[in-house]
Amino acid sequence: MSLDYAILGFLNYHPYSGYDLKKVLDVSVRHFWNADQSQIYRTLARLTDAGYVNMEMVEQSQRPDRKVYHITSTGHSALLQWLSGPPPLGSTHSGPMVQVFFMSALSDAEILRQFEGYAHIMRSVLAQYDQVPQQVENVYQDVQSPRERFFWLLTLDSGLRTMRANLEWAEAAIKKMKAGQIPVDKEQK
Amino acid sequence: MSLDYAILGFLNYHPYSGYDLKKVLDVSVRHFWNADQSQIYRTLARLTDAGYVNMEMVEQSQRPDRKVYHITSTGHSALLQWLSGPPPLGSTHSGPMVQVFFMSALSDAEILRQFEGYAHIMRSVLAQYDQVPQQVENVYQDVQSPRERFFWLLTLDSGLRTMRANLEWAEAAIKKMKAGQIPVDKEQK
DNA sequence: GAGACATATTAGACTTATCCTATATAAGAT
DNA sequence: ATCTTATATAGGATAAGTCTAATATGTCTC
Repeated sequence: MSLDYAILGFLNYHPYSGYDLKKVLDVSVRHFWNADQSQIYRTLARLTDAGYVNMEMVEQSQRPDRKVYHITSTGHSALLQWLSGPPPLGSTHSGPMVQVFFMSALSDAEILRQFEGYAHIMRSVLAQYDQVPQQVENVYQDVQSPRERFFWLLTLDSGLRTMRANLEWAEAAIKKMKAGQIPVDKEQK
Repeated sequence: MSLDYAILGFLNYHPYSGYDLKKVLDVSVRHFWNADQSQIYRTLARLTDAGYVNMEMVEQSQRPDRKVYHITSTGHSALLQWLSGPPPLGSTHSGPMVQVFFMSALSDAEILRQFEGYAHIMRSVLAQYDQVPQQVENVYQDVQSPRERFFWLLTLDSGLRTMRANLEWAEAAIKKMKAGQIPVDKEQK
């Protein structure tokens, strides 16, 4: 459901086509929302039915025609109401944590290898965060007002802090493991 | 897809019915996986079709009959393979971050109120984490081997660290806002 | 001039998840 | 007596997300 409002949010900045939205979403909010291209088109159709957006056909001679979507005043109100409402917490689903929870079934060596893999992924994600600001400078020029920028930076900061906490967690776990602190069950060979 | 392995993981500890699994999941892994009851039954049916679990009918005179599920050797291998494979990162979806990203459309007062709401929720989640260990002591006695416990505690530690990082983020944001650091756009009234 | 790549939209099949509800039984409370 | 809670399973409807690929055109490179 938040995809509806992510799209409304962008259309509130500027009119976009489905194709534009995919690019803009990928560049700006990828760190907390990944949008499937075909889901974007379906959502646009739904938002049109709901009267939250209007479609404008823009003919192009050299390329396929674009369908550019504009937010309506109904859509604008709906966005504001959602923004000031409770956070959409939804359902918690962390696949990696499921893996960790049942990891006792693996050998100590395999477990250590898994955690080093985790730490490696987390470090590379942290490295990617450094590049996001520049990418936005180049591609995503409609959300550049200082006020909008402030909140975009807040989401980036949240991602950074969370990922740093995750990495510290993985490193602390590895340290414990290397100190031989994984308990061994009796039936374990 | 991780629900499949969460269920396999528990059946690897002990045979359970769908009803048991719902309770066990709610008590132990709720902080990173919330399972819909009817989804559990559907998943058990799917796992049975796949040959990963077997169903055993247990007749009861006073109550409806139980269908107790046992993991098969095929299921056991599948679990081990999944556990030693790459972390199921899946798709990133954070509704709250969508809210923050587009929050510039609200007034400064509403924004501050939203963030204080966030911080409040985060504090109460942190308080709930303290109660989880006791609940597990009481209800969830099959996952009590020291080795299994070690990994259960690791998932708890991850949740704690993440939530603490989130709270620090919200508090830092509130501080900035109170210091009048939210930029104001020209067209803003 | 062949092939790769970028632009631009959309459909179809499939999987997964969520919500609500129905069914049945019995214990315990008010 | 009735209401709630607990035990136990499951179906229908809807929503949401994923994967794949079809359609159409222009540019750029080798």
